[in-house]
Amino acid sequence: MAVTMHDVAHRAGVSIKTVSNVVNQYPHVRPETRRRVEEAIAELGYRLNTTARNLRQGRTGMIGLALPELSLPYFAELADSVMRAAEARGVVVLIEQTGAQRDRELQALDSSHRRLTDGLLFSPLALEPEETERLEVDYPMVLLGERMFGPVDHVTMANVEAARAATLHLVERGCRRIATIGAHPGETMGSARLRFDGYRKALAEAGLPFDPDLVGDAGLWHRSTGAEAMTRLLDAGVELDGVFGMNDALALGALHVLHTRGVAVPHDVAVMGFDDVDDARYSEPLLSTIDPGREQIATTAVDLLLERIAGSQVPPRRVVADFEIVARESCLLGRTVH
Amino acid sequence: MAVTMHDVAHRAGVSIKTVSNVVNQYPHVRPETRRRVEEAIAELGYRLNTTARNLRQGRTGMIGLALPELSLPYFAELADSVMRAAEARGVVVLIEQTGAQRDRELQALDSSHRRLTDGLLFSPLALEPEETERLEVDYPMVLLGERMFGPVDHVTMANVEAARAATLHLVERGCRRIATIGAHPGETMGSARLRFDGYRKALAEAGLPFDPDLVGDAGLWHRSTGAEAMTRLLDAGVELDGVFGMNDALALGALHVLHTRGVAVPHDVAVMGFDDVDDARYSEPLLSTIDPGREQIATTAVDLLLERIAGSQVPPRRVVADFEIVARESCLLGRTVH
DNA sequence: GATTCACTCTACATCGTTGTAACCAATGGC
DNA sequence: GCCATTGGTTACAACGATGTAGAGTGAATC
Repeated sequence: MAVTMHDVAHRAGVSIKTVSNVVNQYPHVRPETRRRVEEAIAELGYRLNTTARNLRQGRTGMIGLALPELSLPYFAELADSVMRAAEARGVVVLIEQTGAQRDRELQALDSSHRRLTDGLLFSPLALEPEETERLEVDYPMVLLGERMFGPVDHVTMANVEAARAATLHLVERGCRRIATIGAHPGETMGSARLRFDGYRKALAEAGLPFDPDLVGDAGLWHRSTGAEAMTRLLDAGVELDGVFGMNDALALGALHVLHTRGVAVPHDVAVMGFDDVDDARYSEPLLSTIDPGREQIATTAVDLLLERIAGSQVPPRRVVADFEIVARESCLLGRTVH
Repeated sequence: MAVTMHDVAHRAGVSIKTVSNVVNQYPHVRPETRRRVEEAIAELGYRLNTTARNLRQGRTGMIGLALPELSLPYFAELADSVMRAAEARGVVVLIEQTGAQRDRELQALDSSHRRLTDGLLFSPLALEPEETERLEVDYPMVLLGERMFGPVDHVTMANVEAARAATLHLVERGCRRIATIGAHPGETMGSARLRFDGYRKALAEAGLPFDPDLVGDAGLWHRSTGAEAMTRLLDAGVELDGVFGMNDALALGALHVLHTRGVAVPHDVAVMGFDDVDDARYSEPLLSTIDPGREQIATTAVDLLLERIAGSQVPPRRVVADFEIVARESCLLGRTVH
């Protein structure tokens, strides 16, 4: 049926192991032999059987990526970056969706997929921070996000710092009454809490008072919830000249409402988002935001995981990605110039 | 290192093949033996080595899904559906992004991943319809979408019919001057052309004249391009009372502009989208749209592929998914009631 | 001229599973 | 009471690759 190394070896008049050596770039093969083998490979259209190699080598060459949902833009783009990073390192990514449900997150930690992958990149969203013992698994794992921490490698965004920088960016642009959208009251960890902390830190540093009226709650971080929160703020008649959306979807929703209400952005109100998703490049006006270093998070996570797979026994590491302010139209110097 | 069938067999005092029989639900095993084996499995924490099984059985248990980009909502949701359908059938999905680039689409047809999967679900977006011979591959494949057709199984949406239905839906709601957004002038196949055909068909059936001024071109089907096209139509001063967006992103962009310009939806202008992406459930007003049967497309495609993998030699099949009109706020009976 | 060494290649066992053939009991039909 | 059948199990050989050990070369070293 399919062409095997055996067929190639026969054709080239060498042993099967020599074919293997050629395929695996083993240096001590005579050029003439190599040529013959390569010819045979080409003539027969031979392709290496990865399954057999994996069995022999005891690895699968695949890593798992368990995330809440591909339909959330941040995760879709994260998956994109992870796949690219993995490809560059010669491994393949197996994506699993957990739907941000606790049982499915637990299941991902223990599914049959785990025998199919050499390790797991895990981005929990429903698991409780108290359940860290669930993360003590017997295979290599790297944790993503800020939902929880455990005795494993972990790659996170600089949530507090980046939120602080985003808020200060608005301050520098002349904003004095800065609202934030996306707060989760009562949360002790998680992105919402951390970004909120960064927001307050910036206000404190800038000597601006914190006003609870300027905080818009939003459980889900959707465009629609962002729009609703913005509407509530405007309807409440709160005076404001800046908005920090805790992610781009929220900020885009807010942008939409401001536009609708005839509030000029950035002239009357400047807006910052967080995540730098693709949509932020297509809004009107273009959304200023924080690039949380998704690319770096992806490559770092893949690298850490591959080190573990290779057998590294160093203590769990924690890496915080670099972030960058992406200044676009929605926070140009609207307020300070006049 | 890892527990193998051999260890289990030793522990249970049976042969390795008997363990295999138990694991594979072979019926002729004495209950007592089965119990002993299952105990040993539990005690040792044995997990089947999928790689070895796959090698032995000559299959990988995985199917590939090559699509343009996960960050396009339709494809993210398609991937979601495909993964669910595959899981229900005991196979795993390996996603590959082609970035809608011709060379990467060709590469996907021939990449090393192909040796890792038993078959491929392929959704091309850049390959030219003339290049159908590229689709003559030596592994099972099912084509998705309307970009091109070839000598392989194919699952598509009812583009023409559904676009016609969407347009007629607007007609029934009282619209007489219906614009469409997303046209690709000069295209001979592809969704844009087919949906445009459906639009014209509906107009003809309703006895409404076709007016080129009501056609908004949009190369990329993004929110932003939808907004731009809508803006152009309004700026041109074209009279209109309905808009058919060729996908939801375009329609949402149009909705945004209408809202901004103070045009009441659906009172002054009714709007229909196409795709029924998640966002359509969160817009203001809620977007009416076409559910193109994504779920059905996914399950059908997986089933067809699995049949081919199982060895089916029947001639290439073509399946057109059922669609449904999802009537939401943006096309309520705004125009006919007054 | 014998010894060492690097190079080139081969034979064989092995990774963990499943298919095949064959074995031994127990059952049933005639 | 014998033969055929079925049930329950096992030994062994695959699947297609790679690691190991070792056998031939020929050149360099002493």
